[in-house]
Parts: sequence; structure tokens; C-alpha cells
Amino acid sequence: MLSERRLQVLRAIVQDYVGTEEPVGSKALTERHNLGVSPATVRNDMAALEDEGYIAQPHTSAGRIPTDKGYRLFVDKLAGVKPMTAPERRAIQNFLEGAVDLDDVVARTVRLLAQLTRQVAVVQYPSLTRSTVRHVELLALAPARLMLVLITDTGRVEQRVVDCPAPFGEASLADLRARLNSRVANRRFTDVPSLVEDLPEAFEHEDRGTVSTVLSTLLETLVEENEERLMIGGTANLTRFGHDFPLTIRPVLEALEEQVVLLKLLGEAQDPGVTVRIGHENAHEGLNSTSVVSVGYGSGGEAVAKLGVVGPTRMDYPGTMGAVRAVARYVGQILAES
Amino acid sequence: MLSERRLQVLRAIVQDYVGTEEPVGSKALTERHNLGVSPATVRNDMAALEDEGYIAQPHTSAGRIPTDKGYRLFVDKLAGVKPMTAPERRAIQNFLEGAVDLDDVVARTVRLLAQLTRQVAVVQYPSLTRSTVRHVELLALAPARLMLVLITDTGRVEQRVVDCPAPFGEASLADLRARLNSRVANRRFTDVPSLVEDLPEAFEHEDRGTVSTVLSTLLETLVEENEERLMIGGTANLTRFGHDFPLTIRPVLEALEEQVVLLKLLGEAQDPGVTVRIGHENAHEGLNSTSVVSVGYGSGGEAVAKLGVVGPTRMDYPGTMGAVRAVARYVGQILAES
DNA sequence: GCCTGGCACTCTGCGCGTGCGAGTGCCAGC
DNA sequence: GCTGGCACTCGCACGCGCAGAGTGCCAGGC
Repeated sequence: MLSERRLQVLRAIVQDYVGTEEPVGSKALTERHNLGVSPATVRNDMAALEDEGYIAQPHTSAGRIPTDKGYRLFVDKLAGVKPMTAPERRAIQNFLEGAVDLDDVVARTVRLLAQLTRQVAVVQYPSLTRSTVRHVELLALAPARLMLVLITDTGRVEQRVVDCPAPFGEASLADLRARLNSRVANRRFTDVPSLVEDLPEAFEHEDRGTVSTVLSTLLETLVEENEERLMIGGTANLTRFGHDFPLTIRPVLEALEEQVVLLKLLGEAQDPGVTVRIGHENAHEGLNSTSVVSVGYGSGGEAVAKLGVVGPTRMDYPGTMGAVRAVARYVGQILAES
Repeated sequence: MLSERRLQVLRAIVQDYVGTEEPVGSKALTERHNLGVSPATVRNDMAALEDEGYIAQPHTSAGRIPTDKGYRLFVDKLAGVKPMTAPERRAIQNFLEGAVDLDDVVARTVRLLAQLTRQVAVVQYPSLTRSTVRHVELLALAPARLMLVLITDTGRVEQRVVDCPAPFGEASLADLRARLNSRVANRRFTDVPSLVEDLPEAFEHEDRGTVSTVLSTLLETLVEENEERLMIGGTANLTRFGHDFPLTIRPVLEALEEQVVLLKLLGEAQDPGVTVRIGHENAHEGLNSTSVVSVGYGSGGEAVAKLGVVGPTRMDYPGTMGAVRAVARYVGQILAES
């Protein structure tokens, strides 16, 4: 195992490198952190750390930079989560409280996260599958065409147009609307299928086809995984990425455009707390030089969706983790209130 | 006025520069376009074009590149809109027809535009102010708390939570819902205020406060300009921008994050056809080295919103204009069907 | 056994001078 | 008014040398 001092050296390297963006040498280290030993000693420690794969040199006789493995150790053992200060917390709360609807909550959260962390922010809309139904509305667009509107407890709204196999009277419509709501209101999405399966039987034979169609559209809407939406922001922060820029930034922007990739990215993190995925730990190739810091958030005790940031592996982990955690907490509160 | 040949020279310069991204010299011009004159003559023409401000040299003794003014002349006089080929049109239609709801239509449109033009695509959601009301729904969340849901003819849904000054009974709620819908359904948003202003008078005294609150929330929702939403995509295309990259791309990304800026950008174009704003013609400073190609689209004959692309001033104007126009047309069709 | 100072070595980055090539402007001639 | 020719101007790529930062290793000291 690594001695205490070597861990300190690693910590110092990570901190300095994150601050300066430049490979850090033994002399600079002893000057900026009082490790109580000479540069030569630090050099020995560095050599050991390099053997173990925690740091690397870009070229011979340059300073060292942390590897993914080095960052991993730093995050797991050497650094805590830096809590937000009281004024910061107030600012977060104030900013989020001004939101008028769910879209606005998500939009504000994205802006906030991007500003706080100076990185790219990703916020998933509250998931359908883990929410409950607040109301189902049915509107007649035409004799044989309905609009189905689904409203969730988190304020999310989904709508679908339903083409009916046969004309559907206003009375039947009102009946279906009432029955549907009495069964599913305030129930979890996952319970809905079993709650409505016998519903067609309550209707006249000629209406059953339509009722079934409506129900299957409803169920589709509930399960449709790829309808998971998300919002991103702060892409301008990518320009602070590094010097060798176009090559690095391109795949990241491309990855960010792929909703699927992002959802998978957020989805991978199963930890109840803040999750950090560093460099090559990310499955997606374009994100191999980035780290993703994410966490679940929710209106109750349970997470209904995730949010996080994407930034260079060389990032301020404690600060970022603190910001992500704090924002998630307040968003949860806001959602619970509305 | 410029002679016919000088216009041809300008056209050739624009085409070559767009293709190669490099300043174009007199010799290369005569080789690639058969202008029927010698390089020396072209040089004279170039000098004249430069005097008039249509082209410029990055440094002495380099080739020429078009100025904003040069592009403007090119777009106005020298180039048409390049129509899409039949297979392209079919592809557009097929791609858009798979959409399940309005969000999906907009999302697909963004992807499509970004792919076709290889630039950044911006699509505005159908505007509220120019749409008509399909349905207004009121839900009781709590005795003195309602949710107002507004559904438009373009399938857009807006919701607001309303805190009532007094508890509001189920009967009153049903009454208000019915009256509201009978008055505003299928009416234009702009007509709504006058249609509902006397509505509180139809209610018992104790309910009037609530009715007024609901109405004012409804009106707010209708006029709220900054609730105009939009979606952008294809930002990865920014990496093809140029060599001097970080400096150029940064302000563009920042501008793209500002919804307000983008909305203004699209809003400025009042022309019924495709509008092109080149370089400094854009009010926003960060977009001084970009051009914006935009057009209105709508479900009927009338435009309900705009869409467009943002790219370097050095872009393929005819092709981009063709793509933008074609996409707008098909989106309009899709919206009219749903 | 571990730390330290010293020393030789190895790179990278930068400033500088040079040569080349592309492109221009101008001029005399057709 | 077009053309060929010519001298001129730059920017850029290349090669060179130097300084500076950082390393690895070794011998000596606590």
C-alpha cells in the first residue's frame, strides 16, 4: 500500500494540476504544499506513484499529471464533498423558486448547474415510470379521433393523438374519462397496466375497440423508455477544455447530442449518493477524456430522475460534487412543493 | 455599377472560398472557372471589387475572401435557392412522419436540419400568440389550488398551478371549465382576452376571486413572450468552423444558450420567404462571424413560428436556403395533419 | 533504512534567420 | 480594354540553438 505521504503527494498533484492545467514537478510541489520533505524525496514518491499507475508524464522530463486511476483514488479516498456555503445555498433556492412550471424548473436547474460548476450540465426530466398519475384527460378532436393528455405528479405533461377504430360518442367519452381517472389517479405508473386491463368490459360492445386503443396508447406512453427527455446547457464551458481543442471537443459535443448516450450515462450511476465516472470508466468513447458527476433527485425520498455535469477529467471534484448534490436537493424540494 | 464579368468573378470567389476555406487568388480562379480572360484581367477586377468593399485580403499578397457585403450581393443577385432533389425530399418527409408528438416533431426537425445543412439548427416551437385554443382543462390539486392546462391546435401544451384566494367547489370548477371552453375553444389566442373578460360576473360572489385569478393566469400564459421555447441541435458542427477556433466558437455557443438572443434572431426576419442575415447584420455581437438562414413555418397558410440554421458566413447559401425552405414546408404539412 | 543535496541528462518551447511560393500591382504592348 | 511580363511583398514552414524545467540516480548523512 501507499504510504500516507505518497497519498498526500498524489493529492497535491491533483490539486495543483486542476488549478494550473500544467504538469506539476517535484520542486513546485514542495514549494506550494509544505510536505516537510525535499524535492528529491518527492521525486522518489512520484516514481512510485507512476509505477502504480496513478500518475504519468506527458513526455520524458516533464512534470506529472494524474491518470484516471489517480483521479479515482483521489475521489474515493483523498477528497470529500465540498459543501456549499450558506449564501450559495440561498442563491440556489432563490433561483429555483422563481420557476413557473416543470419546463422552467428543469431549464433553471440546467443554467444553475452550468454556472456553479462551469461545466456542461445535464438534467433529466422526472421519469414517467417512477411517477404517479395526477390526471388523465381525453378530448375529442374529431368523431373518431381523440387526444390523450397525461399529467403527472411532477407536473410533466404528455399528449398523444389516438385514432379510434369507430366513432366514439360524447357520453362514452365522459364515461371513459371518469372511469379511467377514478382508477389511476394518484397511482404509480407501474401499477397502471393491471388497474385498467378489465376496463373495456365495462363498455358497450361497439366502444370496446376504441377503449382498448386508448388504453394501449396510454400504456405505450407509460413505458416508452426513449421518451425520457433531458435538457443540457453550458456547452460554452467546453471551450475551457484544453489547448488541443478541436479534437477533444468534437466527440463530446457529438455525444451530448445523443440523448440515448446521455441517458445511459446518467442511468449507469446506481449509487444513492453522488456518483463520479472518470475518463475511461465512461462506456462512450467520445467521453473518454471527460468525467461525469451525477446524482438522483426526486420529490419524495425516492429518486425520480438524475442530473449531473460533464467536464474534463481535470476538474474540481469536491466542488463539483458539492454543487451537484446541493442542486439536486433543492430541485427535489421544489418539485415536492408544486 | 459592376460589369457582368466582375459579378461573375465575385460569384466565383464566393464559390471557391466556400469550397476550399482558403483565400482565392487570380490564377486559381481562371483555372477553375472558364471566365475567358487572363489572371491579370481578373486581378484588375478584383482590385475594383475590393475598392467597392465586396472582397478583402487577409494580408497583403494573399488571395481574396468575400466580405459580408460580398456575400450579401451574392445571396441577393448572384445565387438562387438550390432546390432539394426528389430523394432528399422523400427522406425529409419520411423522417418527419415518424414523429409521435409535438416535441418529437421539433426534435426531429432539429436533427434533420442539422444533418442536411451540417450546421447548427434552431427550431422555435409553434408560437402561442398565433395559435388557436383547442382545449382548456382545470384540475383540482387541493381545495384552493388548481392546475390550468392549455392545449393548442399545434399540439402544444402549457400548464400552470393556480393558487386560489378561496376554496373552489367541484361544481364551480365544472361550471368554469365548461364556460371557459365554450368561449375560447378554436379561437385565436389574441382574441381570448376580450372573450373572457366578463366571465367572473357569471359566478357567485365568493367564487369570483378564484375565477379572476384563473383568468389572469390564463392571459399571462398567452402573452408571456419569453415562454417562447425553442430547441437547438447540431452544435458539434461548430467544430468545422475554422482554424482559429476557440475564439470564434465560444461566443457562438454562448449566444446559442441565450434563448432570448435566438428568439430575437429568428424574430427579426419578417420576410415571407427565406431570410439570410450575414455577419454583422446580426445584432448580437457574438454572432458577427456567422450567418443566420431562417424562415417561418406553419400548419396553415400562415407562419406560426420560425426555424433556421446558424453557420459561418462562409457557408453554402443556395444549398442551405434550399434545405431550410424544404424542411419548413414539410414541418408545416406534418403539423397540419396532427 | 530513509531522506537529502548534487549532478548529469533529456526534453520542450521559443526566438530567430532563411528560403520558397503564392499572389499582387503595375506597365508596356497588342 | 485585355494580356504577358516582371519586380515586389508577405506569410509560412523549416532548421537551429538556447534556456529552462524536470527527471533519475548516486553518494552521503541522520
